[in-house]
Amino acid sequence: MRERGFRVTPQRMLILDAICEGEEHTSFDEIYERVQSKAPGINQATLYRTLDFLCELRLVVSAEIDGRTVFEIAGETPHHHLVCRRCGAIQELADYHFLELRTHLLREHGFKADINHLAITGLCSQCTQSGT
Amino acid sequence: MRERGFRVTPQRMLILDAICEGEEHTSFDEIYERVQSKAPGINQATLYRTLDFLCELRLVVSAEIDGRTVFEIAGETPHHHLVCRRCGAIQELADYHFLELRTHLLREHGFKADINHLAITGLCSQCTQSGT
DNA sequence: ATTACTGCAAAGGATTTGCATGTGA
DNA sequence: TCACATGCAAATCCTTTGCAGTAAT
Repeated sequence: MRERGFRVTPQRMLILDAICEGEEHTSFDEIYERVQSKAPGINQATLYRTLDFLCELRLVVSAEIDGRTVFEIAGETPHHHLVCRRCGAIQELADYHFLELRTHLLREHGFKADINHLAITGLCSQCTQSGT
Repeated sequence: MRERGFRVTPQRMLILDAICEGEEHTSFDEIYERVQSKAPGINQATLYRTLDFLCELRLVVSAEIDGRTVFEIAGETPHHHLVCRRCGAIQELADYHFLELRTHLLREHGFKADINHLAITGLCSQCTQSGT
């Protein structure tokens, strides 16, 4: 596994497992519940710290979806989300739309963008049809 | 002005002014200070409520820049920001990069994206050079 | 044996809410 | 007039922190 000077603890394994279990992005609470169901002792503070830690290692990516942070295993094909600000519906959006942008940013601005898990808000087609 | 069934109160005027004053995006605290300096009576709760209200009316747009919500008058040329996750530096990014994406989303997904004030995180050129 | 990691409880900060009062239309 | 806005204080929610104990290496 990943011994980059960090310790592999049962808590970290469990938390990573819990995130893997999720089909898509998983909220803090969902992760907490899953972990609790397997090992009721685990503390919220530990979960917060571990999630930060995993994000820093880039094993996990996070995104803000309407004020809520969600997590997901990194390394899968990057993808993004369209979040309707009215009904909350979420659609996936493939990554290729951002390839050009990413390249441009790197070339023109020297900026390595973390466009791994973007959430774009807006109005979905359903809601557009029924007035603003 | 904008009587769409809502009341124009001195507080709302002041808050809108305070946001206009800001060159760029303005944090909650900055707005609060500005408003306080003109009318020390105004309450934080009012400011929260008013900002929500103005965002809903789309007179103001907000964005999350590293955990902090910032506000800006809407209607100016849309623009975006590159935020370095290491040193926090912020660069502007013109809107035209998103034109195509916006059009695509509308045509293919029927999704009216609110790409008015995006904040993209990543590593700026400075930080890229000095190891991850 | 070290020292990173965890659990716990308390602190901290941001935002929201209930309710009485004030006020724009 | 009267519903909408505001002020105030308390409540709530999310996240972080200090510290003592535990466990991975």
